[in-house]
Amino acid sequence: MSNEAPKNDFIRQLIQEDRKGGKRGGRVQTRFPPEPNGFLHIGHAKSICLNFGIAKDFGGRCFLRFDDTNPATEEELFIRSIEQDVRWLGFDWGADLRFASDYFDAIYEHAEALIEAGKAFVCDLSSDEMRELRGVPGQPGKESPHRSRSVAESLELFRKMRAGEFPDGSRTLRAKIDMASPNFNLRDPVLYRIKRQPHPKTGTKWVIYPMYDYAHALSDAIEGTTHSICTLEFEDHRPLYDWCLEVLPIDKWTQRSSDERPNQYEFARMEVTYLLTSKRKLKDLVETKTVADWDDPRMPTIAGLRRRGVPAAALRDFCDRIGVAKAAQQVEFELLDHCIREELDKTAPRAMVVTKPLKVTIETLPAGEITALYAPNHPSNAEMGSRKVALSRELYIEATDFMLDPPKKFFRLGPGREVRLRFGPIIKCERVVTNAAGEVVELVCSHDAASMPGAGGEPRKVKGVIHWVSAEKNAVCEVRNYDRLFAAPEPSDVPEGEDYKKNLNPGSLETLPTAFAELSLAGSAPGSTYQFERLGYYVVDRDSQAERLVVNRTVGLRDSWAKEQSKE
RNA sequence: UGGGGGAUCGUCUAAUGGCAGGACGCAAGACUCUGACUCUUGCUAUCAAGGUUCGAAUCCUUGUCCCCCAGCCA
Repeated sequence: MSNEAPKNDFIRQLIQEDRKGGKRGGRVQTRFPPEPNGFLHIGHAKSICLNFGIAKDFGGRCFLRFDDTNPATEEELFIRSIEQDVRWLGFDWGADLRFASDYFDAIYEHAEALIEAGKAFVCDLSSDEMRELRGVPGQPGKESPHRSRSVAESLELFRKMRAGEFPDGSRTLRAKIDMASPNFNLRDPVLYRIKRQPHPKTGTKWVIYPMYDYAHALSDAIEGTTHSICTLEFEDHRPLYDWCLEVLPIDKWTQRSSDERPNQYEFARMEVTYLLTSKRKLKDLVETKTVADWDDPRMPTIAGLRRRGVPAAALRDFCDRIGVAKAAQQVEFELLDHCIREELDKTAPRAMVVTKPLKVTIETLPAGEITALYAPNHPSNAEMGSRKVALSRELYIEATDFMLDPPKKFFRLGPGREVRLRFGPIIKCERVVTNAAGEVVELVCSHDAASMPGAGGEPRKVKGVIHWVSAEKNAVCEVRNYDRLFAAPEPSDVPEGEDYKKNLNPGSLETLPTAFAELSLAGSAPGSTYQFERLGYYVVDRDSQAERLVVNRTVGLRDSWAKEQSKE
């Protein structure tokens, strides 16, 4: 991550060219402009890394600006979560936190100026009528009957709109551009609408709110944005963006020359297989209680990924690796998993946890005696230290590490078979105890004293090594094994008229309420990540109690045995 | 049948007229007190057809396919 070649995507190349040409004195300023109407998801992470990354690379600034122009869907809760998520991802906007609503006064004044310049008019058409006149592809639209209204009349009506004299939706302010344009965004687009809706920041001060295209171009210019980076679907909006900057007296307002105006650039949004990135559907999952909340570990939200234990560094690495281009991106989730494993392999201390316990009694070990075994916290990084794990006569192993009738390639325990206890001795399965139903409930084993670490015996190799936890010294633990929320690579892809929830993976959460963790894990702080040996990477959940650990599986270890089995 | 974009291994991405490279994935093997990690080897690509050129993924022409746009959402 740190020793990689410098990024050189097409946007950075364009910025380089700007700088080479001396444009804006080389100044680079970007912004990340979320609408606070939901939680940020993995797709936003790409945009955050791009915008903040560019500012960093070119010694510029990146603003966090909330695009809060539609109070009908926006909430304070989302503002707070977005700030938290951007910060957690590792980016700092310093003093450059803004809201489009900070500029509402300026935006309003510019609208009056636009009317006075004869470039905007108040329109009395309903949205249905407006749609009717807008026309269809290939056909020019028709001009609104109010388009020729006098400047004075439009100005008076606009002021009355602001004063709250008209009902919601009854009038709009529209730009006067070109109803015959093949680009629908230029067919006299709406600039302001009437909406009696308390706003999270401005309260009830306004009953009219500016539309995105108009407010966004103005906000960028006011802040001094140089490179306004957005996704591909706004490509068609660029002419309107440029029109606003050209026609509005914004250069005078900012006291900057026209060379300083921002330019918009578009890149392809990212999609990841098996993940959903539609805000509408994510909201639906939360509202229908399909998942616990926005930060459910199965959610592709940044909050969900965080709670699942995904390190911010892994997410940043992922965003770096997928690159930035204009062709549609459908990234395989395996790349995300790879980035997570790579980061966690380096940073997560190892521990032993038995998630599906099978009791083992080592009859050659005396009852009541505990042997402390040395266990390094990381197999290749001694700086991470070590801890002691308790070996006792009775212990638990993973039920899946025993088979009554194992195939040849099964390197684990079976009747009469030998296996090494990780960091401990080699044991041999002498007898199998079954219950009335014929189920295996306990194994009675012997141990090879010479194979005990430090015993100085002849080094002996066995093929299998399994993890285990003492039945006497352990911490009870609830394990939540999360899997992908959707079973289909494209969750939204359902036959016409069917619900995308048909693609839900019924096994996306497996809760194991009575797992046993080695005692060293007791009292681990929420957010701590571990590799549970031979199982996967886990994070301590905030639901953890002092006497009851709760852990979430971040991602499993690669499992070539499982792969081998699935071939048959 | 309007406008705006885009097509390079299965996926993502490099190349900026000069050896189509990397990553993920997959396969085989080595190593191993994690069937992990690591390592080795291998796999598969320039949308098509013409043209320009000593030389084309790159330039030109024609075509094909895919995505976005008709909110008082962003």
